Amino acid sequence: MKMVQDHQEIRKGPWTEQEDFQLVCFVGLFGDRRWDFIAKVSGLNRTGKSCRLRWVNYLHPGLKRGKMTPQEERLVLELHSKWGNRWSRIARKLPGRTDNEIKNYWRTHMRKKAQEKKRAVSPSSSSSNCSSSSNITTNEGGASFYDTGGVGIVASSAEKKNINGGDPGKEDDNNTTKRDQREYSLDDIWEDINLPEVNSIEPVYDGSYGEEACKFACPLVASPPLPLSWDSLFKMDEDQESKNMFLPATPNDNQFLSGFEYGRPSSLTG
DNA sequence: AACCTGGGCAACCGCACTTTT
DNA sequence: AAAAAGTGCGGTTGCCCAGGT
Repeated sequence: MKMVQDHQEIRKGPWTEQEDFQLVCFVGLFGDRRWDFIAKVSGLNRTGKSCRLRWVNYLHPGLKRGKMTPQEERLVLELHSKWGNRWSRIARKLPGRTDNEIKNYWRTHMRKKAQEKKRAVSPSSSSSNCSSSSNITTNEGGASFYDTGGVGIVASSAEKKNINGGDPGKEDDNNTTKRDQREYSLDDIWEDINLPEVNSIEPVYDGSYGEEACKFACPLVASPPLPLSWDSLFKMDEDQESKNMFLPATPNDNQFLSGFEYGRPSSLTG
């Protein structure tokens, strides 16, 4: 998967409006799994990875935007104390939030906390009131707030192995890639995280937004997304030809863009 | 008004794991 | 069974902007 297009340089950096739109369209067409393929046929000079990231973190129709609610904040703290830096896992418990978002939140949040703590400790004050954040203070053992990996569970590669590789944990990351899409209330989630870990993996939202994405975004595909099997159709000639075939002739046409109010949160939160 | 600083966020990188050939 | 390709995850970096000096 080395080069999307050998002769053309792979684009990096911020995504443009047009790129976003193209990506949304092609995800609508092909689903949100085959990123390399999408990268290729879409004509975006991006890597599959980059496409995936953009989709997951920004373009996904299920994304919630704006500040974390206090409940969410608390949940993040709670889950982090339980699972450590397993951001994607934590993110699954927070409808519409991405791992990246949570990670960023945690980082800044914990930085603040650390500073507060430092302040609280250094000027001979003995107050240890990090009241609201339940277990965060369990990291007092000297490890930095941010790098802790949580309390009991360190997000080490060993753990990772258990979760991804070992059968028992597999439900987490793999079998749930097509998770059912039911929404959880925060209460549900709270209940959920109190369950033993094995049982607690009940994703909140999944990657199967193909349909939604399609509806919301892609005027080219007004009806439900192409079934997966359609992919095979395009396998025949998934390179240049198909690119030409699907690429909107004029992505800037108003009609084309009308279905996609560019990238701003309001339009994405659905 | 200009500069500095810190927060927030988007995106990239490298690695590990899974799936396909 | 092994190799290659594809995908997901966590860590990190860099940019932008708002607020303070």
